[in-house]
Amino acid sequence: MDWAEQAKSRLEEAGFRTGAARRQVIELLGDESCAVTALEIDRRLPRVGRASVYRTLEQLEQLELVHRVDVGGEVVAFERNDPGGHHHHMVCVRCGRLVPFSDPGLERAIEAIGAKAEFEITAHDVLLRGVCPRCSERGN
Amino acid sequence: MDWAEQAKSRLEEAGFRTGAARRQVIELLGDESCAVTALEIDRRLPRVGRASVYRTLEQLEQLELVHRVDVGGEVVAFERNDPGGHHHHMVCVRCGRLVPFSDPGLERAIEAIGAKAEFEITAHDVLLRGVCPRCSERGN
DNA sequence: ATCTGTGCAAATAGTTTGCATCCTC
DNA sequence: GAGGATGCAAACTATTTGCACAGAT
Repeated sequence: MDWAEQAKSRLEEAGFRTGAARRQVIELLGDESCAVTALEIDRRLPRVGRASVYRTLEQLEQLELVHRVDVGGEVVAFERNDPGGHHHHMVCVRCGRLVPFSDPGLERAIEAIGAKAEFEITAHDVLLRGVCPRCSERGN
Repeated sequence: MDWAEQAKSRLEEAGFRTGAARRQVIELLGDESCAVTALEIDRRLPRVGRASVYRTLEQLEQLELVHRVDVGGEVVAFERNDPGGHHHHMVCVRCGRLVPFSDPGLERAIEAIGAKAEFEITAHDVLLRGVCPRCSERGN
């Protein structure tokens, strides 16, 4: 069962009805393996009201089916929670390109911090900023 | 020489004049060891226009005297760049409290990623989310 | 005296809310 | 048929921009 199907089931279980807007947002997110902004979703789904996009994202977030990705402060992006597909991002400071990566050493280091911290850590984000190979080549 | 003095010198070197707004914003940031939002700065400096706060922060960021801290997506905070004072943050998902921490193991893991990545990594952010001891005590 | 820096107010951008209507159950 | 879901438009919040004037050099 792919992510979109699973998301629909979970929403149904949670007592939500299935309308057109929600279905389309979920399907779009399911097709996208990396982060998408709310406005991009809105742009790509002209028949869906902007408010519905935000409402759906909020519900999905609460059900832990998607999570927020902060990639610069201006805009917030969302991406689906793939079980076992935990990853972080590198963002190109020139062109804004977002590239996912994952690294066991990094996860271990973060776990170690969580173990000795006073906070009860439940989630973490890592964002590496730099210049992507493409932008690096073409000058500068 | 403290951070505020240094910041003023660097601005002067860069050809900026020293007006009242910039001075006050810089002094406030110098007194604050952790992140402050633009709006908080504006609130705490009633005689300074909001626009000047944002303009100053932008200039300071370009001169690498402050850097952005994304702590949840809604608001962006800024904090001074202390040479050698590199750190990250834990944010409490209940009360929003922001606590700085630093960890050599984490830094090492990130350096290792940078060494083998295709991106030329120039900066990184880590944000740990969880529940702070205070909120954890007073019942869930 | 010149030209940058500043404050104010208006403009923008992203997100949220109110509400009448549509559609699922 | 009832109540949640949706789209539209208006409200809000954070940030940016335009502009006349004050102030630094």
